Amino acid sequence: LPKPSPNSRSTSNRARSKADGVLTRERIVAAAIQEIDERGLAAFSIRNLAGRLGVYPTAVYWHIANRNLILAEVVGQVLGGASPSANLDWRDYLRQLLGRYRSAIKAHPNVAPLVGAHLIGNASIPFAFVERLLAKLSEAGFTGEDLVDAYNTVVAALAGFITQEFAPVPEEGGDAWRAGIQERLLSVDAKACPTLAANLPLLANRAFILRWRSGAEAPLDASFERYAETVVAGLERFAEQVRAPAIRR
Amino acid sequence: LPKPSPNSRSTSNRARSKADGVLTRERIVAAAIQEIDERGLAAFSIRNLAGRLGVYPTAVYWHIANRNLILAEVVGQVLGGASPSANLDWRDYLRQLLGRYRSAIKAHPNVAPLVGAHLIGNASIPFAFVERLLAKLSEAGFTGEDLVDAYNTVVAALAGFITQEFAPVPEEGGDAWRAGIQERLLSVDAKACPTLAANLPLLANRAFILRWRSGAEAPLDASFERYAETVVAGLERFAEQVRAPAIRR
DNA sequence: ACCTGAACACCGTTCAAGT
DNA sequence: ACCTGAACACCGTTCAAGT
Repeated sequence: LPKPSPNSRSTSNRARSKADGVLTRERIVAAAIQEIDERGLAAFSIRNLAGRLGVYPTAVYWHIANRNLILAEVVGQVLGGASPSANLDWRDYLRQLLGRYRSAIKAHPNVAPLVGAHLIGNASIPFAFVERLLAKLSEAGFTGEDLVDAYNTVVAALAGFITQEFAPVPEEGGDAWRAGIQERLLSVDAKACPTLAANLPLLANRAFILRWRSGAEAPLDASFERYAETVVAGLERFAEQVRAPAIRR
Repeated sequence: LPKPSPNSRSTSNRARSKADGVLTRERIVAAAIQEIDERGLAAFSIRNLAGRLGVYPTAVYWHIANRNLILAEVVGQVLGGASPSANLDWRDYLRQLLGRYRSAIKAHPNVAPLVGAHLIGNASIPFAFVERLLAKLSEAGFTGEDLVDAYNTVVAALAGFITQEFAPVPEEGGDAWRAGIQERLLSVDAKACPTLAANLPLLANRAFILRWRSGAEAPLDASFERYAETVVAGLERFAEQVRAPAIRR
């Protein structure tokens, strides 16, 4: 065997698995998830991926067309099993769906920026997921345009919290960087920002924009629960209006 | 004058503006917004940016530390004036805030992936924005932990819809790509996906996951309105609970 | 069919040098 | 103080060549 690849890390020269040493689309995606988990999305490259797989970078292109497609498969894989079972009240279904989406990303926080930020490329449409959500919203009473709006609201809500909660810290995010944010936060002008100043201990590192740790290190469990309940309650109100269309606010 | 830069586009050799030909942080950020508007986020590079400014790429680094900081300034600039005036009922304040955020991104849709996907780097904390939102939520009756949760819910909601609505189409997104999505969508199995099949004309290109155009081309105005009302209604419900803590669901 | 290997046209960033 | 210019260590992807 020649050297595995010019880009393979010299410290860990794992040979390509010999049992069935074939490169497949599945093995490529699995390795991509590992690579992103361990080294982050910013450092993910075809060349590093090939190094991990013990092949030349260009070998990957025989199995999958480009980098974006790999990332689309990665998010598909990570979120794959997140659709809850169908025999639930629609409210509980939404609660479970939101929670399971979050759990899936919590297990692979570095893929969070991929959720919702891009129209997934040529990856296949997740028909089962879409159908079940639509069916549940139909059970709630939504039809026609209302069904479209309710569906879009739920999908938007699925991404809203977790993409921010698990958003990666900037690469320069050392202790100095964290200390800088904390310092600026503590130096808030209590005259100009009385509400912020009064609640600073509660908000620091626990509120979006005002934190210096990602959800991977400091999860926002309580806020997420409230977020999910808010979405469900809002849709409940929407469903009531839909079912009693005579009463307009 | 020597040639402006090895990377300047030869077709449009705009000289560096001569009136006051100094390179400043502000001019760099402004040029970055133009560059992203015209060519997209994927094509944005320091080298192209320098070409537009008529300087060598490395000149940029004297004014701003790195690429991520430029992007942080870009999103700060784009969302800068989005905070509504303070003399509004908290519900109307939230409606306006959501709408103005969306309008800001609609004017610069290519920056959408930057909203929420990353913890903004060393860019300064938008104290005025945070304070006003917190003050409005205090008016609604939220205090302590509830205030934190309500705040996080609103900030999550701010990003949820628009990052998806304006998510960029994949780079390979030619007519063939669009036709492929439509074909797969139309070939849906009506047995396995009855709800989807029954509502296909309503959902096609108007529902997340099931569309082939970004919100920049095909905005989802009606769904966004419903989304905003859902968030406000959910928070109203939350506020009622907070004000009458004896009554638990 | 599947992978190697060279090559192309790019990147962000550092650092010494100019003025 | 502010910019040039060379250089370093990377990228994704194409394409011919091997087996």
